[in-house]
Amino acid sequence: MAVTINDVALKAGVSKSTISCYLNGRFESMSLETRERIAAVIAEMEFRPNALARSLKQKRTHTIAAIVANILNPFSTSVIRGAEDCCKQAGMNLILCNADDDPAKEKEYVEMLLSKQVDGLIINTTGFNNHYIKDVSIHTPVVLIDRKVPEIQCDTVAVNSSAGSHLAVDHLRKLGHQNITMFTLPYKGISPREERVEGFRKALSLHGLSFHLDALIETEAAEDVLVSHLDRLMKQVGRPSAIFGANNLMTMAVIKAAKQLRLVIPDDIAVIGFDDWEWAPLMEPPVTVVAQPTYAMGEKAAATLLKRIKSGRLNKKPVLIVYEPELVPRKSCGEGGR
Amino acid sequence: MAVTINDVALKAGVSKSTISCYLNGRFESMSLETRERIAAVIAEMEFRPNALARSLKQKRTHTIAAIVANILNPFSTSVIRGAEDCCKQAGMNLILCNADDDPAKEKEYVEMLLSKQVDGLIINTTGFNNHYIKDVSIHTPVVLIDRKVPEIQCDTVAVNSSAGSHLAVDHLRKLGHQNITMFTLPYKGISPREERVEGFRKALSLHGLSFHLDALIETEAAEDVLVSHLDRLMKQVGRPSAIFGANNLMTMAVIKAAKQLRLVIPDDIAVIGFDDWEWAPLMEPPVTVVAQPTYAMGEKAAATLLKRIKSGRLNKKPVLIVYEPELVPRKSCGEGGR
DNA sequence: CTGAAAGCGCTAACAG
DNA sequence: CTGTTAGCGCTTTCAG
Repeated sequence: MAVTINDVALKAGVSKSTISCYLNGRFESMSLETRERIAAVIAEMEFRPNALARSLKQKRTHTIAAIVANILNPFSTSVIRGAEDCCKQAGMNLILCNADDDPAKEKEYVEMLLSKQVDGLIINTTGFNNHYIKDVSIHTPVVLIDRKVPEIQCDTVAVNSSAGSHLAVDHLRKLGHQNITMFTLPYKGISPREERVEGFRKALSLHGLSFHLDALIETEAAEDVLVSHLDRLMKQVGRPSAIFGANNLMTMAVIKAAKQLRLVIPDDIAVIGFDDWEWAPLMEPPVTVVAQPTYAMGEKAAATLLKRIKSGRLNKKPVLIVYEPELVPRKSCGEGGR
Repeated sequence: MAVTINDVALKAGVSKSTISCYLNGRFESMSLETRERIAAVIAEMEFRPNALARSLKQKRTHTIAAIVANILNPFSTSVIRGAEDCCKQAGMNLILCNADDDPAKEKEYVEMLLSKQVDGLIINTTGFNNHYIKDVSIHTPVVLIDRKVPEIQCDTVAVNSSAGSHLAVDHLRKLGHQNITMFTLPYKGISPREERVEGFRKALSLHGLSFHLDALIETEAAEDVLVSHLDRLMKQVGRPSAIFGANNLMTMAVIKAAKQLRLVIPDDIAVIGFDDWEWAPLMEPPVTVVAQPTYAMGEKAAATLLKRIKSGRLNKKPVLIVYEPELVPRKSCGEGGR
């Protein structure tokens, strides 16, 4: 049996409440002698207060949770690092869960975390629990990150995805590319993907380029599937000279497929990606990308959530924080000249 | 105020205990009619049982936690995926924490998780809380992953690191490399690193190669530091023809440094790494590595922990599970011929 | 400055 | 088949 506040009180020769005061830093009404004795007993008995009991009574857990859509995505881990640093600084605990791109898992995790009474939730949603999360956000502080869901009235941290697509297309055009194909994961209902696609369409049009049938390929990011798409594309007469990967997983998969087809980047085909990641500069050629400030976004999401929790004003109008993406030119679009 | 079991009981016209039975699946002693009525009321009121109260009483949380040393390391995320799948299948919850390579953070997280009464812990330890974790493991099921700590008597899932080093050296020798330098992070007190270094030393000796002063560089994995190390090494008369990176972070950093110095891999210098990662094949040249079965290790760690929890036999002799690493030859050691 | 008592939401005997 | 009761370990008035 674990040692409880009772055991400590007994051994220290005081009452439970005195121990409780001690635990909660209310030393004013306590002799220094008592205080020191309690400290000694706690250390000696290795007493660790039961957070379940404490939280049950206090109705706060001092814990927030972040649910990421896919922990294998470097985007997620970087966001997490930012959120973590913010929580630590604020004396809050952060626990992490991975939805693994599975809406059912996402929902289960939200359920579990709520039943554990977390004080708030940062969700990088899969995008398929909107109605449910909307319900949740009415009673519990929620901050959405990366993916906006208009029907959910809650604080959101996102990136200007449309601007990112413009950045990519502008860059490609500057380097002389006329025929650009964008590869995206299924984008319906997932705001950043939709905005990236829409931004791409608009950017093409601004540059007088047509958004023809093969300008957008919606596909899973599996290597074999991409190989066949790319192969087909490259055999056409009006074949693309550049590929735009809508996120880092897709970009990596495109590069894998290109290698498999023995296409040389950027000579045979240029590649630009949305999302930066640590080893993008290590690839050969280093991959040109449109980067998002992931760490800052994570930090901001946590800060926003903590503020919301502290204020207790769940019904106050939600804020939308939008970060601007940035072009990171490297070598994969033929930047050095051909 | 959240809805409680009392509210549900009242509305359903039964007692708390009946609701409790319902929640815990004890339907035997309950009319079908009652059962359905309760279900309806719960759905209607959106009742979500308070896990704090439940766990406080039951003394089990049905939750285990995994603390990884560094979530930015692909090794960690892959291990997590394995652990997750295992937990899900067993109906247990998994929560994640990131020690961020900081022993103080690691300790804080363990403290927090214990106070939250998690049923068990998977720890990829930073290696600097041994005494503390040993204490913890006496009362709480703990499984160590990746890093063994002999003084802690608990289940451990690791890889045969020494064999991995042999694999690397053998491969390099087969390709004609005579002068190999290993780059490692500070390895004292971190078992896999120590074993990799020791295995490397032994392998060199087996091949009649000397373990001279510059055969092992112990350093942080920061690009600028590596640049200066590598630069110095390459200017020597007996300069290395191959570099062995002791983990993936180090290998990536070595490659970064090599690029910066405009060294061509493998012509100027071959590179082999310990740890595989998803985009290793995407680099140019694709990086040859010694891979560990990370997903399987995560799965095994979780399974072992759950078994230990179920058995309740904390004092039963700990098991040590060792996986064998595997050589994944690609192109960074001059595999195709020079 | 310290202690007694009530109760957070739930479970688990045990009666009925 | 259902209800009563006594806690789980802690916090929090409110007396003394």
